[in-house]
Amino acid sequence: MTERSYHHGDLRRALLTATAAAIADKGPMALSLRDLARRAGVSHAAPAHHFGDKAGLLTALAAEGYAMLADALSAAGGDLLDSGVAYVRFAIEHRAHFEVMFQPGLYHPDDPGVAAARERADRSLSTALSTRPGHPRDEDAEATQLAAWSLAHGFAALWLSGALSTTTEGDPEALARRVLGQLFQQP
Amino acid sequence: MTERSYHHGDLRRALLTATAAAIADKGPMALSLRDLARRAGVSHAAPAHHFGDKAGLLTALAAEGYAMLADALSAAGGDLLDSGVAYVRFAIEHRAHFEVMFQPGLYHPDDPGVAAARERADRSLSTALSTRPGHPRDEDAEATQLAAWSLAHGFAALWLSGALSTTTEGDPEALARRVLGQLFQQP
DNA sequence: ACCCCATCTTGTCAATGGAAAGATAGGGTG
DNA sequence: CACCCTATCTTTCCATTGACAAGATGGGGT
Repeated sequence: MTERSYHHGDLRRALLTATAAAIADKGPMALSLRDLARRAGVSHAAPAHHFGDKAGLLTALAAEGYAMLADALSAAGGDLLDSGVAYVRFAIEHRAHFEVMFQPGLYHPDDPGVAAARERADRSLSTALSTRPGHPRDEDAEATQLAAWSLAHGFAALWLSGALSTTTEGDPEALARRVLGQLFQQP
Repeated sequence: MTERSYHHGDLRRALLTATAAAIADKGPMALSLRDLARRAGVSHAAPAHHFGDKAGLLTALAAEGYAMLADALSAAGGDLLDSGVAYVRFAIEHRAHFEVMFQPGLYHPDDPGVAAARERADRSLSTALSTRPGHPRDEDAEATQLAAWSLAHGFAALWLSGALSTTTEGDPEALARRVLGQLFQQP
């Protein structure tokens, strides 16, 4: 499929994949549409047709990310701790998607596509968070759920930022399970 | 001091302040050195003298951020919950600093200045986290401290990303205290 | 009075994002 | 089977940007 024809075949998908790789490598700041086009073997204006502009490309990436996160949370089953670990695993495995998703300034957050995907992910997340935690003071269910989300999100963000790499060394997923267990499983 | 002399007087500070404002407004992506220079009333090459390049400017901003965070944590006193709230307050009040600090890809993380400032902030943070929490299963002190940090960091990140704005409305600090209390104060 | 050096300016270049207008081809319709 | 139609991609062009080089300015110390 590395044909040199006029039509690429699946430029949209190729660009999304290349974008994720580039962002995971150099960060969103160094992203260059022209460089993506070069690597895909198309002209520098080809991406514009599929995504409009740079923000449009990142919008599509964010939408894809929300869809994948929704799937990952659904697949995690009903256990809250497993869902939290799945959240962290998603952030690490799909670092570029995760980082873009939570920087709405990078894309068009009101785009219908990304909004729909986000709502689906929110529902999956809400379902996971609704599973009764051990037995904390759940007189404040909203705060409990926000805390669980914040804990998983914060661990993922700190890990991705490299802030934890000084002390920790091993498997992030095992560490995540230990850390999330501090809140998710009360004795 | 709005003199029109050859020398600005305090270009470095003016640029840092303008940078923080610009990032808080439009995000790091839309940051333009030439625009900053225009607003400061200097030539487009003036910033280069003080910061080298764009990454250098953000390095200085990150260093300033770490210094301010260290001060904020120190000023919070010995209470863990208060420290957590101070962490969140810092993130919200100095959004641009916070966002840059935890995106090492934006600056020169190995710069001596920022490294020193980060170490000082790490010490302040470590001190705050060392205060015994209520009475959780602290057989795993490392996990407990990481959980506390992750919780505060995650709440701040989610708030800044706008992910919480759909459900919540009121004062972020009060909400933060409620959420952080889920882990920090065990009954 | 003089020089030194931090600070700032002017001029230049390659790269980028984006817009406009045209080329190409593959598929459906008559 | 010829034709058109539309999605896809290219070419051309422009303003903006980051970075660099070389020069101008002037304050402070000797």
